[in-house]
Order: sequence, then structure tokens, then C-alpha cells
Amino acid sequence: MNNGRFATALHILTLLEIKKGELLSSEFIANSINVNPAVVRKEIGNLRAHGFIESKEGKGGGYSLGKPAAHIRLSEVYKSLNESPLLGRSNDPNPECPIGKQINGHLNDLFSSADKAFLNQLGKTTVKDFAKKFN
Amino acid sequence: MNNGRFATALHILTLLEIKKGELLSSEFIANSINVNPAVVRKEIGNLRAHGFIESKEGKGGGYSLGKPAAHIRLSEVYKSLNESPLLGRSNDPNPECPIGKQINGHLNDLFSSADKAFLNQLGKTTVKDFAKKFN
DNA sequence: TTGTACTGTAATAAGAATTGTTACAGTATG
DNA sequence: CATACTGTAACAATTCTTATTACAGTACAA
Repeated sequence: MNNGRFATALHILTLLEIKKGELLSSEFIANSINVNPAVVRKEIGNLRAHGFIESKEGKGGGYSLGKPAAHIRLSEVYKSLNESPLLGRSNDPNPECPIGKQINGHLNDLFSSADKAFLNQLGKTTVKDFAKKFN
Repeated sequence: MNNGRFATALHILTLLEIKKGELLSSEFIANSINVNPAVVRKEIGNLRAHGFIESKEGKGGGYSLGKPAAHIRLSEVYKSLNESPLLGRSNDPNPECPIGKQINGHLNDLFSSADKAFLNQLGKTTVKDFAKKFN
């Protein structure tokens, strides 16, 4: 669903943790990820709204983590960029059909439990844990 | 990633289980899902390749389950329609950057464990379990 | 107080991925 | 041989995602 975005978001957070103490510019970050700086700023807009990142405007400005990396679970990051669950239904089945009529409800139940398992696993890792893997 | 397709595939399998004994046509199935019959035939092409469905060509032909519904785990169905994992990386980070250089490997590890948790949960339900929910 | 180096955000374009459609050859049945 | 299906390819349309451009707003520093 939002694959690229999650990878981008995590990449950003990882850089900020590894270079903590410094303010990183969107251009620097964009260069590491190999995307356009505006994309980074947009993504950070969301991450900041969720408190993961703080920013400083103006000359000499840039980005830093908004809270300790150990307090940012990857599940929270993931959730921050899709309000919609992992496997949203896109078809709209025929309501005349007894199966079609009921299936969305059952699919949602199924999806939400699988989603939960997924998030639960992601939540075992924090940004700090993840960043520690780099040398 | 392949949301709609999974929903479609499961819808098809559920219909076949509920109406077992009969051969269902792509048109009948398409009507319940509310998509084009060719889409159903295409999706079934994949499900058949994995042994979940059998088909009979020609007049009076149609589809039926290729094995007992109790033996089809939803995780297998899910896997059958994406060789690629749930959260494939789409960016290609800068290999000049020490972080960019390593991140894909670490992301893959992360993704694959979350994927596993997801599939593990889906695998707790079979097509038979799922179909039983309908009345 | 002005130039410089940043962020914030909107508008738009481009590209990729998904889904739908049409068409028709192939096959079984009666 | 007519009929009713599946199988599959080619193409069109749509939707989703990502990239690009542009520029206003803000802080710093000389």
C-alpha cells in the first residue's frame, strides 16, 4: 500500500538518529535517499505532525528527531502514513448477491486481524534499534 | 499491494465453496463480485495454476475448487498473488551515502519479519473457515 | 535592513500500477 | 454444426504514486 513512503520515512528517521545533534537539511536527506527535496519536506510534514520530527525554519535550519529514537516504534511510523489499513477493499460487490452483500464485513474482520499481527511485529523495533544496525 | 486482487480471489474461492457440487461460470462469479468476467477468468488462471481451482472448458463448463476448502489457507492464497513481499522497497537510495548503501538490506530484514507475522495470522484461517461465516 | 539559506505548501505534471474492455481462438456438449 | 463456455492477449482507461516547479514565509548574520 504505502511501501515507498514507509521506506522513505524510516530512512529519514534513521538518518536523524545517526546524525543526532546536527540539523539536517531536506537537501542532504534527499541526496541520501535519492529523491527530490520537496518529497522529503512533504513526508516530514506528516512525521512532524505526529511528533516524530522537529523542524527549524530559516537559514541554518533543518530537521531533528522530535523525541528519543527509543520511543518511536516502527508500527507508529507505519500507522502515521496510512490511516487506511493494509488491505483495504477496492471492489464493490453486488449487494443483490447474498455473498457479495456480506463479504466486505467478513473481509474487514480478516484484514484487521492480519493488520494487527503485522503492526505488532513492526512495533517490536524502534527507530533506535533500527539505527543501531548501521556501522 | 494487491488488495483488490486478494479480495477478488477470496470472493471467488468462497463462492465455489458455498456452491460446491456445481460448476460456476465466470459470468456468474463476475456478477457477484461486480467486475468484468475477463477479470475473473484472469484471476482464476492464477488460482488454478496453484491448484486451488479446477476448470472445465466448453459448453456447460465452469469452475470448482481444486482441493478441499479446509486445505486452502488464506496465507497460501495471498502468497499466490504476490511473489513480491508486502513492503517491497521502491526507492533506490544513493550508494555513495553510507546509510543509503546499507538501508535496503536492513529494510528487507524488517519487512520480511513483518510479512511473516502477517502471513502467519492469515494462515490461521482456511477458505472453509471463511465460508462458514456466511449464512 | 538586506542577502542568504533554509522550510512549508500548493499546483501541476509525469509515470507507474492497476483494472477494465474487447476480441477471438480453443474446447466440450448435444 | 450450433451453442456455451474457458483461455489469453492486446489495448484502453483509470487511479495511485511520485516528481517537479514555484514561491511565500522565516531566521540568521553581516
